[in-house]
Amino acid sequence: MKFNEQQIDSVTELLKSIAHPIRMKILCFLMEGEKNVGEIEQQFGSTISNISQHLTVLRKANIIERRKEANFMFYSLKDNNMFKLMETLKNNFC
Amino acid sequence: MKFNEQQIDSVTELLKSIAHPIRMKILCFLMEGEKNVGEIEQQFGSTISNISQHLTVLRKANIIERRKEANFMFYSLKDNNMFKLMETLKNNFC
DNA sequence: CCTGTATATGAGAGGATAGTAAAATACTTA
DNA sequence: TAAGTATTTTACTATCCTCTCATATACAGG
Repeated sequence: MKFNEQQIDSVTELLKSIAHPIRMKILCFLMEGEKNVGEIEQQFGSTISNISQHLTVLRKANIIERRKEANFMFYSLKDNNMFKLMETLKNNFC
Repeated sequence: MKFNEQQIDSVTELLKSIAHPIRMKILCFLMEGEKNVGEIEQQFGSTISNISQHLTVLRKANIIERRKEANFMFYSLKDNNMFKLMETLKNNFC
């Protein structure tokens, strides 16, 4: 398995951004489809502010994207790579 | 994709333990087979002490194991789940 | 036993990350 | 345009991570 220096860095950045329980739960939840911040917050116990910050981490890592509608922000997974990764994690480490 | 609370925790712990450039490189290197600490150190620029600490992280996460021979420690991957994960990362995020 | 080699461990500094609370922004509706 | 709702940003503190350096352990050969 060969990764060049730059691939190592981008993959570890990606892993760091999902290696947090709240962010992992958010990703699982978003697999059901687009959700707004309020819906995400209600799923888990944390504050809106905290959720928003975790969403920013995921967005900066290019994993999710958002769409504005009125004064709601709808977040969704950017592509289905994350689905495949989750599947591998589930099949091999759970 | 359903993960229960405990699976979320164990998966994020796993991800945290591999989400570091040096540890990722070590894992790639170990895919070639068993290596001792000196061999690992020579591959990358870091100190033996630092490498040893990263190996401890990976070992505590149950990803690698070690075997003593004289005053060398030989490290190896514990199973091939990690290989599958790396493959998924490579195919989908590189 | 003493010396050298291989590895591990511990302490401490510095930087990164996470959570909370308060303030700011953007939009909607009365 | 004032007030309310949804979300983001900022500021701050506490905690965790990583690296370096020094010391410790374990083993081998002379």
